[in-house]
Amino acid sequence: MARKKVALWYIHNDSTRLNTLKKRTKNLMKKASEVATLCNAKACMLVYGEGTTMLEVFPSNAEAVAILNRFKSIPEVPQLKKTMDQETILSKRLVQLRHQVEKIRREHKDCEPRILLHKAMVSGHLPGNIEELTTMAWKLEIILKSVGERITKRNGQPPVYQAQAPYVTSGMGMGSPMYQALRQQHEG
Amino acid sequence: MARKKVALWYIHNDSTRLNTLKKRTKNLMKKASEVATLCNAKACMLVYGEGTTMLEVFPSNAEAVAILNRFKSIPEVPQLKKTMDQETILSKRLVQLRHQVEKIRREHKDCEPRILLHKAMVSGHLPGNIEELTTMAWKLEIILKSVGERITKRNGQPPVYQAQAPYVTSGMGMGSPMYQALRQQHEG
DNA sequence: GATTCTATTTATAACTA
DNA sequence: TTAGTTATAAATAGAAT
Repeated sequence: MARKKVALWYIHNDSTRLNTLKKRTKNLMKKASEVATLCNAKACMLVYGEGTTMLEVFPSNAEAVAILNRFKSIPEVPQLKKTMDQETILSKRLVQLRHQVEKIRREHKDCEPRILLHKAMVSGHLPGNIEELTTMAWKLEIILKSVGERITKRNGQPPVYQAQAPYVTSGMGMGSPMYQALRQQHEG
Repeated sequence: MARKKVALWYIHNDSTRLNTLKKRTKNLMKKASEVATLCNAKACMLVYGEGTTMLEVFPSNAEAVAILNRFKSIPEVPQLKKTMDQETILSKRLVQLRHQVEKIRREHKDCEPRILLHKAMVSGHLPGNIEELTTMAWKLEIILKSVGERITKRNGQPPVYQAQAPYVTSGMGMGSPMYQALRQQHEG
């Protein structure tokens, strides 16, 4: 929409496509937030780029999940233009679900992966449930990839490292409280 | 956006608000579909109006559930980018964390891997020199492995992820549901 | 590759039927 | 209330940096 009317087709030029994805995704999020504000609507949105290009979420991961759950627990996605009775039932249900959402949100307050990781690094404890672990693992994966790419850029070659049993490294090594804790968890 | 610049506030007039909700939601869906087409992105979106006013789903009920489920298994946003709405909450939290970091930094040295990692997670910036990068990568590798093992124990199945070049991890990696799905897109 | 800068196209607030 | 119309605000494609 500018300079030229763009055809609604896959953009073959890589940089153009990525640029478009970024710009438009950003604006999508903005628009979504505007609707939420102006109309007191609940909105969530996910956009996955190709490859690992990007993943953007509105308004937040936890809320997106919460909204998803609400959505899924509504049996048939109704056009909401049915009978009064159903509307009443639905709206009661929505109220309940909103409470659930709030509850989940509160519970999630301390579950941001970056915080969990920080805690893990400081205290040596890992989060207790599978979802948090998965989340953390995912995040680490991403960082690890960035690190790898940067090393490659500087080095000229990829760092092929392999995690192995108890090494001691400078700074925070396998002897640190965190790793001790991890070992106990593994063995225990 | 027209005739007058509208203030980003809840619209109190009922009919105006409903109209705005409908129009904007429709355009949100349109935009989302454009991004999906232009950039071969996967996008989904839910918008609930107040009460039972309305529920719109893009691209379709089933697809939205599929995309959101995929997301649920990988809840965190790569690139460590913030999501919009909760920026305030997050940033407050980040301020606290930064204070902690500063405190730790004063107590120890700047090059503690855990601090570097924490910084990376908070700011999205990686340390500048090759040694720190390598060290960090190594730490992450180990943590990632531990997390993966713990997930396995809890889950009964190993998270068989495979990292792509330029690095190799022994634990988790690019085989996560997201990447699987994305690969399918490319191949399909 | 990321930013910034226009010329245009779109989206849309207010209006009208 | 639901659909068009129009003047203006936004988004954005392509270029420049």
